Amino acid sequence: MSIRRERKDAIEHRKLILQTALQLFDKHGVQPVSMHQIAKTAGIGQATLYRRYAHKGDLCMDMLQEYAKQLTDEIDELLVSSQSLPALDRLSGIMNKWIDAIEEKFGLIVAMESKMSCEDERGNFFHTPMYRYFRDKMASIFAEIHATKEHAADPEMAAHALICSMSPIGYFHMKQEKGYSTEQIKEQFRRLCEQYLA
Amino acid sequence: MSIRRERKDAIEHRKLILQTALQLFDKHGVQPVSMHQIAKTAGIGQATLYRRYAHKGDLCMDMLQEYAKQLTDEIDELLVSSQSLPALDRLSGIMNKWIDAIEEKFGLIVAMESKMSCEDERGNFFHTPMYRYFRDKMASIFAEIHATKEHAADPEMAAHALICSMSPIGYFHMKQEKGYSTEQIKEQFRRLCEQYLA
DNA sequence: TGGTTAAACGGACAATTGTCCGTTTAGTGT
DNA sequence: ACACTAAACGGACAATTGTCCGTTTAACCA
Repeated sequence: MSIRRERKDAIEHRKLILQTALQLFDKHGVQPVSMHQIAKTAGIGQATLYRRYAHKGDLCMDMLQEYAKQLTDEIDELLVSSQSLPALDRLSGIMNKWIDAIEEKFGLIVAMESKMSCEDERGNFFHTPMYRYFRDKMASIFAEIHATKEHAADPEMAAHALICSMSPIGYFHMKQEKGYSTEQIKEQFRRLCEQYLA
Repeated sequence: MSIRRERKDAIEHRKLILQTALQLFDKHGVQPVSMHQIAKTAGIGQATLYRRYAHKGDLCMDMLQEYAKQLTDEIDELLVSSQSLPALDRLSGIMNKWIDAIEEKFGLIVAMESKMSCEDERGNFFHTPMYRYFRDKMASIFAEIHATKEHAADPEMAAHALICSMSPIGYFHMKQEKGYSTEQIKEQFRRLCEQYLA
């Protein structure tokens, strides 16, 4: 007896759900669209939707996966082409990509973060492959520098702190309050890194 | 005709709500307690509760206010008594107080942050007096140092980034993943600051 | 003290989220 | 081909969140 693979109808439903959700989100924004509405529009039962996605945040996360793949690929390329540049430039390159991403996918990211039940230990951003990817890449850059230092913070800790400081809500808050353009905020983060690495 | 002040019964209800919520939260934790349950237990209508607090996050925030006042007072004292110490020690002192606070009030803070509807521009942590207090104090310490530097990041930006990096969920994630004790994580943050200030 | 009025009240009513359970169906082995 | 079974299905149900609106009441002023 072999392992049952995912049923054909299940695969189709998965695609149908993502496609329907995408259309509704594009039309009305993320927050106003309810799970009931998504199920109704897709013509499936609500339980079918919930069986696949525990909540809207979970659905958003899946929608972001595809984008995340594209993003990490771009960063991989960038890191190859800039491998001979100083650490600061490489770090700043990664962060700029991240900033572009939150500018583009703000609604999805915020919905994901806010709906992810925080009691459920495995359900937040810090357990996504994307977080891990970013942290690893940034930590390895920090490690190059920190190795030469006494009393330096753990590279993963430094990377973690930097990632946290670029979470969407805080990012937009600062941008609005100080009236920074996207380019100005990128420059600010670059300077922060510069101080970190100095 | 003078300005109507808050009605006597309204003041009593406010106190009753906070007291009831505190008891229920102590007994069952923050998340499992519903707004309906709070209203029922307090013996008031649900609308009365919602008129005062838009959602559970709002209620948590009010419950944190008192604690926040105490916290900022402690920090003010600390800053006076340590005013002749180096910037690093003062900064680190503030952060340690903050870390103690999130260790103690984790449930309330997370409930507040996650329930604060992110669409509502004025409803997140970054609009609280506490955030502003922390950012101002830390920024003024950064300003002492940054003044002597070329190309330094905006002090408020640096303070903001540091505050973000100490948000409760990220804090506990890192603590658990790396298996740090509270003291070890404080030391890590101290080293991060050291690099910032160096 | 008594009338006026704005504010507070709370039960009942939506809307949304999340779950149960009896039914259907696609895959597997004979 | 056919029966069997595990998985998927979805409507109906429960719980929670959030709102409406007619009623009550405390503060103000004459």
